[in-house]
Amino acid sequence: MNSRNPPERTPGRSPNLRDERKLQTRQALLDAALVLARQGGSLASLSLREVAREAGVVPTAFYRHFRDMDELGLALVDDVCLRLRQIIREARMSARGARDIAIQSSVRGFVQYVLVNDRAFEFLTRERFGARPVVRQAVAREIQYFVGELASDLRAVAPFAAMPSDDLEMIAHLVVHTVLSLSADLLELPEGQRVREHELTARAIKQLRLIFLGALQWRPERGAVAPPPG
Amino acid sequence: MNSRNPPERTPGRSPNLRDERKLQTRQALLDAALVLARQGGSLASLSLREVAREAGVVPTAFYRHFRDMDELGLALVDDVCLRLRQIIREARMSARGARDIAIQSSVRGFVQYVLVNDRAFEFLTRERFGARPVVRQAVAREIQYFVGELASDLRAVAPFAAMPSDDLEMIAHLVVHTVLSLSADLLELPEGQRVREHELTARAIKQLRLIFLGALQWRPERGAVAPPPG
DNA sequence: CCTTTCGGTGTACGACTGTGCACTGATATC
DNA sequence: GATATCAGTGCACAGTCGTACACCGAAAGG
Repeated sequence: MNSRNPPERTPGRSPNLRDERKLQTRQALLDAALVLARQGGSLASLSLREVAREAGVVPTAFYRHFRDMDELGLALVDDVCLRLRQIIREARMSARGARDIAIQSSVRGFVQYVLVNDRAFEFLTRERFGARPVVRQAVAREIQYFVGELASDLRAVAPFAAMPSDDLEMIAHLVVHTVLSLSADLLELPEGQRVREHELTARAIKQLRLIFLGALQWRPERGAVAPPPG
Repeated sequence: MNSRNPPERTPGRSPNLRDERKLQTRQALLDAALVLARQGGSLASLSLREVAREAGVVPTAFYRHFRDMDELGLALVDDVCLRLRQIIREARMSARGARDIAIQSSVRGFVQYVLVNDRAFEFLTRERFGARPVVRQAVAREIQYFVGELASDLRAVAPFAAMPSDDLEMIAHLVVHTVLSLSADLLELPEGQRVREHELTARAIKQLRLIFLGALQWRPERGAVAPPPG
């Protein structure tokens, strides 16, 4: 049985001891790839054998879990984003009902989260423009998902209640990408550069304030973009 | 026997025929790397031998020009950004004296430029977060250079004349990264997706309008960001 | 002219790669 | 308890890799 997906939860029976072990080495492979991708630079410059070695497993055992490195890459994106989504969900819950957007504290929270989960974020920002198209698309899908969620959250805030979905998505897209840019800059920082970290954070806070300043002025009916000439 | 060559810019000595040939194969190596990096995904997944092969040269000849792939990567960034800078400089010249910022036509021009020079832009967006730190830093330097230029251009526009440099850079940074995000999205498009291309362009135009809307409202003295708690 | 320079060639090596195949032995199933 | 399953092993193979080395021949320079 070649498992494109993680060992099914209850394939019909109780949690097998064997399945549990299999899940363990599968996770070991994923972790190994994440660690190596960090120090090596990206998935693309990683060999199957390296990953297997780091995971403490013989190369051919790799195939019991993934067809190739592409499939592992996809699984890694899923794995990383699953945890990420849970955190975001909690943040959304706790922010629900707030009558305005607390930019400063949100950004600070985000920065802390990025720094704590730096391995995951480094992986995502790397592979977002990485060498493997399927992985790239998977990351793009996840980002689009976050954009959608943010847009629907914004809808709950007074000034955006009546805004057309297109424009709301446009704004959410701008916000998400500004934040991703911050994350990428943070991760490029050498270890323990708190000063520079504060500078970057402060700049992003200003940028988001400016964006929301613009968003409050935004008049959808005047925002139409003419079709291109020709 | 072409002894009456057009006068080269004679960097140190006379325009050697041998030096000229050397420059040719050097360029062939750079071009080969650019082409392969496009289809292969990134520099990191490229081998020295592949590049030499594509350039029509024996592997060991590579060392006559670059110490390793890292050095070639740096040269490629320089090469690509040199051309890019020239174009940008022309655009700045022709825009000088304009009393306002023509967002729509600027973005349209940029989009055309990206699509024409897709190989170069794909390379830059890929390596910006790529596996090789030195290359990444080189790209970051170039982007920072563009941010600086834009900031100094903005200073010439009335509403920004008196703005603190920090805030002006913050805005320029936001603009540049929004435009880079557009470029990355464009390049991800499958061949000849004009409709989607127009959508992406329209969204970016809106985003820039919104940014400038916010920028006009920006009050530097109220934008101070409190130091982080703790 | 003869000598030097040097970009490019050809061969060779050891290290590492992905993957096929036969296997082992603990675990699950009957 | 006998049997079947299958995650993980060990070995083998053909390819590719980076790079060291000796070499060639055209251009440069006296």
